[in-house]
Amino acid sequence: MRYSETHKAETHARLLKLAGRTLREKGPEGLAVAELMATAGLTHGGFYAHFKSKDALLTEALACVFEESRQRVAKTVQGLSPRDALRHYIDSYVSPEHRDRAGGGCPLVALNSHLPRQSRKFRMAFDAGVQTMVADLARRLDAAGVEGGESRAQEMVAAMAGAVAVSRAVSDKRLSDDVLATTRESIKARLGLCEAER
Amino acid sequence: MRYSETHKAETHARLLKLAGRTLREKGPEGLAVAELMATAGLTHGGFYAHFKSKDALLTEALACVFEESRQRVAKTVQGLSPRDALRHYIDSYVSPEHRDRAGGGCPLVALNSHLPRQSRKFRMAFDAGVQTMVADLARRLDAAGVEGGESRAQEMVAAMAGAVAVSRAVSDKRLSDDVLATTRESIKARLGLCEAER
DNA sequence: TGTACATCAGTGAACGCGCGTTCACTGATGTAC
DNA sequence: TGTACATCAGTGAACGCGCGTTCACTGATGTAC
Repeated sequence: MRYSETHKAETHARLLKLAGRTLREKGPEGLAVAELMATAGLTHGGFYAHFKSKDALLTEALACVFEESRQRVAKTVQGLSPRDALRHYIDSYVSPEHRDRAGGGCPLVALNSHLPRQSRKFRMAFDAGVQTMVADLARRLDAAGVEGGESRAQEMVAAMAGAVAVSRAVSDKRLSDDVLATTRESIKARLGLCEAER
Repeated sequence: MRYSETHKAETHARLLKLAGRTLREKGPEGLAVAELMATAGLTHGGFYAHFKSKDALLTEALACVFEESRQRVAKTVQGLSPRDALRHYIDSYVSPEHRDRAGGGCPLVALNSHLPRQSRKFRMAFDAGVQTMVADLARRLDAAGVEGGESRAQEMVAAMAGAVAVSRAVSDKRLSDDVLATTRESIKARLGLCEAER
Protein backbone atom coordinates (compact mmCIF):
# COMPACT_ATOMS: atom_id res chain seq x y z
CA MET A 1 0.00 0.00 0.00
CA ARG A 2 2.04 2.89 -1.34
CA TYR A 3 0.47 6.31 -0.87
CA SER A 4 0.38 9.53 -2.85
CA GLU A 5 3.04 12.15 -2.21
CA THR A 6 0.80 14.31 -0.08
CA HIS A 7 -0.83 11.40 1.71
CA LYS A 8 1.15 11.60 4.93
CA ALA A 9 0.72 15.35 5.22
CA GLU A 10 -3.00 14.93 4.67
CA THR A 11 -3.28 12.31 7.40
CA HIS A 12 -1.21 14.50 9.70
CA ALA A 13 -3.53 17.44 9.10
CA ARG A 14 -6.59 15.25 9.61
CA LEU A 15 -5.22 14.03 12.94
CA LEU A 16 -4.50 17.59 14.01
CA LYS A 17 -8.00 18.71 13.15
CA LEU A 18 -9.62 15.84 15.04
CA ALA A 19 -7.27 16.38 17.97
CA GLY A 20 -8.07 20.09 18.10
CA ARG A 21 -11.72 19.27 18.42
CA THR A 22 -11.34 16.52 21.04
CA LEU A 23 -8.81 18.58 22.98
CA ARG A 24 -11.39 21.32 23.42
CA GLU A 25 -14.29 18.96 24.05
CA LYS A 26 -12.64 16.61 26.53
CA GLY A 27 -9.48 18.33 27.69
CA PRO A 28 -5.89 17.10 27.34
CA GLU A 29 -6.40 14.07 29.60
CA GLY A 30 -9.65 13.23 27.84
CA LEU A 31 -7.96 12.83 24.49
CA ALA A 32 -6.87 9.21 24.02
CA VAL A 33 -4.35 8.34 21.32
CA ALA A 34 -6.04 5.06 20.38
CA GLU A 35 -9.45 6.69 20.17
CA LEU A 36 -8.13 9.53 18.03
CA MET A 37 -6.54 7.08 15.60
CA ALA A 38 -9.69 4.96 15.46
CA THR A 39 -11.76 8.06 14.68
CA ALA A 40 -9.34 8.79 11.84
CA GLY A 41 -9.84 5.22 10.61
CA LEU A 42 -6.36 4.09 11.62
CA THR A 43 -4.81 1.81 14.21
CA HIS A 44 -3.12 3.30 17.24
CA GLY A 45 0.36 1.98 16.46
CA GLY A 46 0.71 4.34 13.52
CA PHE A 47 0.39 7.39 15.71
CA TYR A 48 4.11 7.63 16.35
CA ALA A 49 4.87 7.90 12.66
CA HIS A 50 3.17 11.30 12.91
CA PHE A 51 3.96 12.61 16.38
CA LYS A 52 6.84 12.16 18.80
CA SER A 53 4.43 11.81 21.71
CA LYS A 54 0.92 12.60 22.81
CA ASP A 55 2.18 15.87 24.24
CA ALA A 56 3.72 16.84 20.90
CA LEU A 57 0.32 16.26 19.28
CA LEU A 58 -1.45 18.33 21.91
CA THR A 59 0.97 21.20 21.55
CA GLU A 60 0.77 21.23 17.76
CA ALA A 61 -3.01 20.92 17.85
CA LEU A 62 -3.32 23.79 20.30
CA ALA A 63 -1.24 26.11 18.14
CA CYS A 64 -3.38 25.13 15.15
CA VAL A 65 -6.58 25.82 17.01
CA PHE A 66 -5.47 29.29 18.07
CA GLU A 67 -4.41 30.08 14.52
CA GLU A 68 -7.70 28.80 13.06
CA SER A 69 -9.71 30.87 15.51
CA ARG A 70 -7.70 33.90 14.61
CA GLN A 71 -8.28 33.47 10.90
CA ARG A 72 -11.95 32.76 11.37
CA VAL A 73 -12.37 36.03 13.28
CA ALA A 74 -10.39 37.97 10.67
CA LYS A 75 -12.57 36.55 7.92
CA THR A 76 -15.96 37.19 9.53
CA VAL A 77 -15.01 40.72 10.48
CA GLN A 78 -13.52 41.63 7.11
CA GLY A 79 -15.16 44.59 5.43
CA LEU A 80 -16.99 45.77 8.54
CA SER A 81 -16.34 49.17 10.09
CA PRO A 82 -14.08 49.01 13.17
CA ARG A 83 -17.03 49.56 15.49
CA ASP A 84 -19.21 46.98 13.74
CA ALA A 85 -16.30 44.56 13.77
CA LEU A 86 -15.99 44.94 17.54
CA ARG A 87 -19.71 44.55 18.03
CA HIS A 88 -19.75 41.42 15.94
CA TYR A 89 -16.73 39.97 17.72
CA ILE A 90 -18.27 40.48 21.15
CA ASP A 91 -21.70 39.23 20.14
CA SER A 92 -20.39 36.06 18.57
CA TYR A 93 -17.83 35.29 21.27
CA VAL A 94 -20.15 35.85 24.22
CA SER A 95 -22.99 33.81 22.72
CA PRO A 96 -24.97 30.65 23.41
CA GLU A 97 -23.64 29.27 20.12
CA HIS A 98 -20.05 29.58 21.32
CA ARG A 99 -21.01 28.03 24.65
CA ASP A 100 -22.66 25.08 22.95
CA ARG A 101 -19.87 24.35 20.51
CA ALA A 102 -16.88 23.76 22.77
CA GLY A 103 -15.10 21.62 20.18
CA GLY A 104 -14.96 24.51 17.74
CA GLY A 105 -14.63 27.36 20.22
CA CYS A 106 -11.95 29.36 21.94
CA PRO A 107 -9.26 27.26 23.63
CA LEU A 108 -8.97 29.80 26.42
CA VAL A 109 -12.49 28.92 27.50
CA ALA A 110 -12.16 25.18 26.97
CA LEU A 111 -8.76 24.70 28.58
CA ASN A 112 -8.10 27.34 31.24
CA SER A 113 -8.51 25.02 34.24
CA HIS A 114 -6.19 22.45 32.67
CA LEU A 115 -3.16 24.61 31.98
CA PRO A 116 -1.30 24.38 35.30
CA ARG A 117 -0.79 20.63 34.82
CA GLN A 118 0.39 20.73 31.21
CA SER A 119 3.91 20.51 29.78
CA ARG A 120 6.09 23.55 29.32
CA LYS A 121 5.74 23.41 25.55
CA PHE A 122 1.99 23.21 25.73
CA ARG A 123 1.86 26.18 28.05
CA MET A 124 4.17 28.14 25.78
CA ALA A 125 1.85 27.49 22.83
CA PHE A 126 -1.06 28.56 24.99
CA ASP A 127 0.66 31.78 26.02
CA ALA A 128 1.50 32.63 22.44
CA GLY A 129 -2.13 32.12 21.46
CA VAL A 130 -3.46 34.30 24.26
CA GLN A 131 -0.92 37.05 23.59
CA THR A 132 -1.93 37.14 19.94
CA MET A 133 -5.59 37.22 20.86
CA VAL A 134 -5.06 40.17 23.18
CA ALA A 135 -2.86 42.02 20.67
CA ASP A 136 -5.41 41.54 17.87
CA LEU A 137 -8.20 42.84 20.06
CA ALA A 138 -6.10 45.82 21.19
CA ARG A 139 -5.57 46.71 17.54
CA ARG A 140 -9.30 46.51 16.87
CA LEU A 141 -10.06 48.69 19.88
CA ASP A 142 -7.59 51.27 18.66
CA ALA A 143 -9.11 51.21 15.20
CA ALA A 144 -12.55 51.76 16.68
CA GLY A 145 -11.31 54.76 18.63
CA VAL A 146 -11.74 53.12 22.02
CA GLU A 147 -9.18 54.28 24.50
CA GLY A 148 -7.34 51.96 26.83
CA GLY A 149 -5.55 49.78 24.28
CA GLU A 150 -3.70 46.77 25.66
CA SER A 151 -5.15 47.02 29.18
CA ARG A 152 -8.66 47.25 27.85
CA ALA A 153 -8.04 44.23 25.64
CA GLN A 154 -6.69 42.15 28.53
CA GLU A 155 -9.65 42.92 30.69
CA MET A 156 -12.09 42.25 27.87
CA VAL A 157 -10.59 38.89 26.95
CA ALA A 158 -10.78 37.80 30.59
CA ALA A 159 -14.37 38.99 30.94
CA MET A 160 -15.52 37.36 27.72
CA ALA A 161 -13.74 34.08 28.33
CA GLY A 162 -15.00 34.09 31.91
CA ALA A 163 -18.58 34.56 30.82
CA VAL A 164 -18.48 31.72 28.30
CA ALA A 165 -16.60 29.49 30.75
CA VAL A 166 -19.12 30.09 33.52
CA SER A 167 -22.07 29.69 31.16
CA ARG A 168 -20.61 26.37 30.01
CA ALA A 169 -19.86 25.12 33.51
CA VAL A 170 -23.29 25.83 34.88
CA SER A 171 -26.19 23.46 34.16
CA ASP A 172 -29.02 25.87 34.90
CA LYS A 173 -30.09 27.12 31.48
CA ARG A 174 -31.45 30.41 32.74
CA LEU A 175 -28.35 31.36 34.74
CA SER A 176 -26.19 30.27 31.82
CA ASP A 177 -28.06 32.43 29.30
CA ASP A 178 -28.22 35.37 31.71
CA VAL A 179 -24.48 35.39 32.36
CA LEU A 180 -23.87 35.64 28.63
CA ALA A 181 -26.48 38.34 28.05
CA THR A 182 -25.42 40.57 30.94
CA THR A 183 -21.73 40.27 30.08
CA ARG A 184 -22.34 40.98 26.41
CA GLU A 185 -24.34 44.10 27.09
CA SER A 186 -22.05 45.31 29.84
CA ILE A 187 -18.96 45.09 27.65
CA LYS A 188 -20.60 46.83 24.72
CA ALA A 189 -21.92 49.56 27.01
CA ARG A 190 -18.48 50.12 28.47
CA LEU A 191 -17.00 50.52 25.00
CA GLY A 192 -19.74 52.88 23.91
CA LEU A 193 -20.98 50.44 21.28
CA CYS A 194 -24.61 50.50 22.30
CA GLU A 195 -25.98 53.76 20.89
CA ALA A 196 -27.78 53.28 17.62
CA GLU A 197 -25.64 54.48 14.75
CA ARG A 198 -25.26 53.90 10.99
CA MET B 1 -7.79 -0.94 67.42
CA ARG B 2 -11.06 0.49 68.62
CA TYR B 3 -11.50 4.20 68.02
CA SER B 4 -13.14 7.05 69.88
CA GLU B 5 -16.77 7.85 69.20
CA THR B 6 -15.99 10.80 66.96
CA HIS B 7 -13.07 9.11 65.25
CA LYS B 8 -14.84 8.13 62.05
CA ALA B 9 -16.43 11.54 61.64
CA GLU B 10 -13.03 13.13 62.15
CA THR B 11 -11.41 10.95 59.52
CA HIS B 12 -14.30 11.67 57.17
CA ALA B 13 -13.85 15.42 57.65
CA ARG B 14 -10.10 15.11 57.18
CA LEU B 15 -10.59 13.24 53.90
CA LEU B 16 -13.07 15.87 52.72
CA LYS B 17 -10.66 18.67 53.50
CA LEU B 18 -7.76 16.99 51.71
CA ALA B 19 -10.02 16.15 48.78
CA GLY B 20 -11.26 19.72 48.52
CA ARG B 21 -7.69 20.90 48.20
CA THR B 22 -6.60 18.28 45.68
CA LEU B 23 -9.80 18.67 43.68
CA ARG B 24 -9.01 22.33 43.13
CA GLU B 25 -5.31 21.78 42.55
CA LYS B 26 -5.49 18.85 40.16
CA GLY B 27 -9.08 18.64 38.98
CA PRO B 28 -11.50 15.75 39.39
CA GLU B 29 -9.47 13.34 37.24
CA GLY B 30 -6.29 14.37 39.00
CA LEU B 31 -7.54 13.26 42.38
CA ALA B 32 -6.58 9.62 42.97
CA VAL B 33 -8.31 7.66 45.72
CA ALA B 34 -5.18 5.76 46.76
CA GLU B 35 -3.11 8.94 46.87
CA LEU B 36 -5.73 10.75 48.94
CA MET B 37 -5.84 7.92 51.47
CA ALA B 38 -2.05 7.73 51.65
CA THR B 39 -1.89 11.49 52.30
CA ALA B 40 -4.36 10.97 55.13
CA GLY B 41 -2.10 8.20 56.48
CA LEU B 42 -4.48 5.41 55.54
CA THR B 43 -4.58 2.57 53.04
CA HIS B 44 -6.77 2.87 49.98
CA GLY B 45 -9.07 -0.03 50.82
CA GLY B 46 -10.62 1.89 53.68
CA PHE B 47 -11.92 4.58 51.39
CA TYR B 48 -15.22 2.82 50.79
CA ALA B 49 -16.05 2.80 54.47
CA HIS B 50 -16.36 6.58 54.10
CA PHE B 51 -17.69 7.16 50.59
CA LYS B 52 -19.89 5.21 48.22
CA SER B 53 -17.61 6.05 45.31
CA LYS B 54 -15.02 8.53 44.12
CA ASP B 55 -17.79 10.59 42.61
CA ALA B 56 -19.63 10.74 45.94
CA LEU B 57 -16.44 12.08 47.55
CA LEU B 58 -15.97 14.67 44.82
CA THR B 59 -19.54 15.89 45.12
CA GLU B 60 -19.41 16.13 48.90
CA ALA B 61 -16.02 17.82 48.78
CA LEU B 62 -17.23 20.35 46.24
CA ALA B 63 -20.23 21.33 48.35
CA CYS B 64 -17.91 21.70 51.36
CA VAL B 65 -15.51 23.89 49.44
CA PHE B 66 -18.25 26.24 48.28
CA GLU B 67 -19.59 26.48 51.81
CA GLU B 68 -16.14 27.13 53.29
CA SER B 69 -15.47 29.88 50.75
CA ARG B 70 -18.77 31.44 51.57
CA GLN B 71 -18.10 31.48 55.29
CA ARG B 72 -14.58 32.78 54.79
CA VAL B 73 -15.89 35.71 52.80
CA ALA B 74 -18.61 36.44 55.34
CA LYS B 75 -16.05 36.42 58.13
CA THR B 76 -13.46 38.68 56.48
CA VAL B 77 -16.08 41.18 55.43
CA GLN B 78 -17.85 41.28 58.77
CA GLY B 79 -18.00 44.71 60.33
CA LEU B 80 -17.02 46.57 57.17
CA SER B 81 -19.31 49.11 55.54
CA PRO B 82 -21.13 47.71 52.48
CA ARG B 83 -18.86 49.63 50.13
CA ASP B 84 -15.68 48.61 51.92
CA ALA B 85 -16.92 45.03 52.00
CA LEU B 86 -17.35 45.07 48.22
CA ARG B 87 -13.95 46.65 47.69
CA HIS B 88 -12.32 44.06 49.90
CA TYR B 89 -14.14 41.20 48.19
CA ILE B 90 -13.07 42.35 44.73
CA ASP B 91 -9.48 43.07 45.77
CA SER B 92 -8.97 39.72 47.43
CA TYR B 93 -10.75 37.66 44.78
CA VAL B 94 -9.02 39.25 41.80
CA SER B 95 -5.56 39.02 43.33
CA PRO B 96 -2.21 37.31 42.72
CA GLU B 97 -2.68 35.56 46.06
CA HIS B 98 -5.89 33.93 44.89
CA ARG B 99 -4.26 32.99 41.59
CA ASP B 100 -1.32 31.38 43.38
CA ARG B 101 -3.37 29.40 45.86
CA ALA B 102 -5.59 27.26 43.65
CA GLY B 103 -6.02 24.60 46.34
CA GLY B 104 -7.67 27.07 48.67
CA GLY B 105 -9.39 29.25 46.11
CA CYS B 106 -12.72 29.54 44.35
CA PRO B 107 -13.90 26.29 42.75
CA LEU B 108 -15.45 28.23 39.89
CA VAL B 109 -11.97 29.26 38.80
CA ALA B 110 -10.33 25.90 39.45
CA LEU B 111 -12.98 23.68 37.90
CA ASN B 112 -14.87 25.51 35.16
CA SER B 113 -13.32 23.65 32.23
CA HIS B 114 -13.98 20.30 33.90
CA LEU B 115 -17.69 20.61 34.54
CA PRO B 116 -19.13 19.34 31.26
CA ARG B 117 -17.65 15.89 31.86
CA GLN B 118 -18.73 15.47 35.48
CA SER B 119 -21.62 13.52 36.95
CA ARG B 120 -25.07 14.98 37.33
CA LYS B 121 -24.74 15.17 41.10
CA PHE B 122 -21.42 16.94 40.89
CA ARG B 123 -22.83 19.47 38.46
CA MET B 124 -25.83 20.02 40.70
CA ALA B 125 -23.55 20.77 43.65
CA PHE B 126 -21.58 23.12 41.42
CA ASP B 127 -24.72 24.94 40.31
CA ALA B 128 -25.91 25.34 43.88
CA GLY B 129 -22.54 26.83 44.82
CA VAL B 130 -22.51 29.30 41.95
CA GLN B 131 -26.12 30.36 42.55
CA THR B 132 -25.33 31.06 46.19
CA MET B 133 -22.22 33.00 45.23
CA VAL B 134 -24.20 35.17 42.83
CA ALA B 135 -27.05 35.69 45.30
CA ASP B 136 -24.64 36.69 48.09
CA LEU B 137 -22.91 39.18 45.84
CA ALA B 138 -26.24 40.60 44.63
CA ARG B 139 -27.19 41.21 48.25
CA ARG B 140 -23.90 42.99 48.90
CA LEU B 141 -24.34 45.13 45.81
CA ASP B 142 -27.82 46.13 46.97
CA ALA B 143 -26.50 46.96 50.42
CA ALA B 144 -23.82 49.16 48.87
CA GLY B 145 -26.41 51.03 46.86
CA VAL B 146 -25.17 49.75 43.51
CA GLU B 147 -27.95 49.34 41.02
CA GLY B 148 -28.28 46.31 38.76
CA GLY B 149 -28.70 43.61 41.41
CA GLU B 150 -28.74 40.05 40.15
CA SER B 151 -27.60 40.90 36.61
CA ARG B 152 -24.72 42.94 37.90
CA ALA B 153 -23.71 40.11 40.21
CA GLN B 154 -23.77 37.54 37.40
CA GLU B 155 -21.62 39.67 35.19
CA MET B 156 -19.19 40.44 38.02
CA VAL B 157 -18.76 36.81 39.04
CA ALA B 158 -18.00 35.87 35.45
CA ALA B 159 -15.55 38.74 35.02
CA MET B 160 -13.74 38.04 38.29
CA ALA B 161 -13.56 34.29 37.79
CA GLY B 162 -12.46 34.83 34.19
CA ALA B 163 -9.65 37.13 35.24
CA VAL B 164 -8.29 34.72 37.86
CA ALA B 165 -8.72 31.76 35.50
CA VAL B 166 -6.84 33.51 32.68
CA SER B 167 -4.14 34.75 35.03
CA ARG B 168 -3.67 31.19 36.30
CA ALA B 169 -3.65 29.63 32.85
CA VAL B 170 -1.06 31.97 31.44
CA SER B 171 2.65 31.47 32.19
CA ASP B 172 3.82 34.97 31.36
CA LYS B 173 4.05 36.70 34.73
CA ARG B 174 3.53 40.17 33.36
CA LEU B 175 0.40 39.32 31.36
CA SER B 176 -0.90 37.37 34.33
CA ASP B 177 -0.46 40.26 36.76
CA ASP B 178 -1.81 42.78 34.27
CA VAL B 179 -5.02 40.84 33.64
CA LEU B 180 -5.70 40.86 37.37
CA ALA B 181 -4.88 44.54 37.84
CA THR B 182 -6.90 45.80 34.88
CA THR B 183 -9.92 43.67 35.79
CA ARG B 184 -9.79 44.71 39.43
CA GLU B 185 -9.68 48.40 38.63
CA SER B 186 -12.24 48.16 35.85
CA ILE B 187 -14.79 46.44 38.08
CA LYS B 188 -14.31 48.86 40.93
CA ALA B 189 -14.58 51.81 38.55
CA ARG B 190 -17.80 50.46 37.10
CA LEU B 191 -19.29 50.16 40.57
CA GLY B 192 -18.16 53.61 41.55
CA LEU B 193 -15.88 52.26 44.26
CA CYS B 194 -12.78 54.15 43.22
CA GLU B 195 -13.32 57.66 44.54
CA ALA B 196 -11.54 58.22 47.81
CA GLU B 197 -14.01 58.26 50.68
CA ARG B 198 -14.11 57.58 54.46
C1' DT C 1 -14.78 -11.00 88.08
C1' DG C 2 -14.22 -13.73 83.91
C1' DT C 3 -15.25 -15.48 79.30
C1' DA C 4 -17.34 -15.61 74.67
C1' DC C 5 -18.90 -13.00 71.17
C1' DA C 6 -20.11 -8.75 68.27
C1' DT C 7 -18.53 -4.53 66.31
C1' DC C 8 -16.31 -1.93 62.78
C1' DA C 9 -12.47 1.39 61.06
C1' DG C 10 -8.93 0.19 58.71
C1' DT C 11 -5.68 -3.39 56.03
C1' DG C 12 -3.64 -5.10 51.90
C1' DA C 13 -3.93 -8.24 48.06
C1' DA C 14 -6.34 -8.75 43.96
C1' DC C 15 -9.55 -7.62 40.02
C1' DG C 16 -10.37 -5.66 35.31
C1' DC C 17 -9.63 -1.80 32.54
C1' DG C 18 -7.77 1.92 29.75
C1' DC C 19 -3.84 4.32 28.97
C1' DG C 20 0.80 5.85 26.30
C1' DT C 21 4.35 3.73 24.13
C1' DT C 22 7.25 0.12 21.62
C1' DC C 23 8.31 -2.87 17.97
C1' DA C 24 8.59 -6.59 14.60
C1' DC C 25 6.08 -6.87 10.72
C1' DT C 26 3.21 -5.99 6.10
C1' DG C 27 2.66 -5.05 1.41
C1' DA C 28 2.01 -1.89 -2.45
C1' DT C 29 4.87 0.81 -5.04
C1' DG C 30 9.24 3.13 -6.72
C1' DT C 31 14.07 2.48 -8.14
C1' DA C 32 18.52 0.22 -9.73
C1' DC C 33 20.49 -2.65 -12.86
C1' DT D 1 11.34 -5.66 -20.54
C1' DG D 2 12.24 -8.16 -16.26
C1' DT D 3 13.96 -8.95 -11.59
C1' DA D 4 15.77 -7.83 -6.95
C1' DC D 5 15.71 -4.68 -3.55
C1' DA D 6 14.51 -0.32 -0.81
C1' DT D 7 10.93 2.51 1.04
C1' DC D 8 7.67 3.70 4.54
C1' DA D 9 2.62 4.61 6.16
C1' DG D 10 0.21 1.84 8.59
C1' DT D 11 -0.74 -2.82 11.41
C1' DG D 12 -1.61 -5.21 15.61
C1' DA D 13 0.18 -7.62 19.55
C1' DA D 14 2.49 -6.65 23.64
C1' DC D 15 4.60 -3.88 27.52
C1' DG D 16 4.24 -1.63 32.15
C1' DC D 17 1.57 1.37 34.81
C1' DG D 18 -1.99 3.69 37.49
C1' DC D 19 -6.58 3.72 38.20
C1' DG D 20 -11.39 2.71 40.87
C1' DT D 21 -13.34 -0.88 43.15
C1' DT D 22 -13.94 -5.36 45.80
C1' DC D 23 -13.33 -8.34 49.56
C1' DA D 24 -11.68 -11.56 53.06
C1' DC D 25 -9.41 -10.35 56.91
C1' DT D 26 -7.47 -7.96 61.48
C1' DG D 27 -7.53 -6.69 66.12
C1' DA D 28 -8.65 -3.54 69.87
C1' DT D 29 -12.50 -2.65 72.37
C1' DG D 30 -17.45 -2.88 74.03
C1' DT D 31 -21.25 -5.88 75.50
C1' DA D 32 -23.91 -10.04 77.17
C1' DC D 33 -24.12 -13.39 80.40
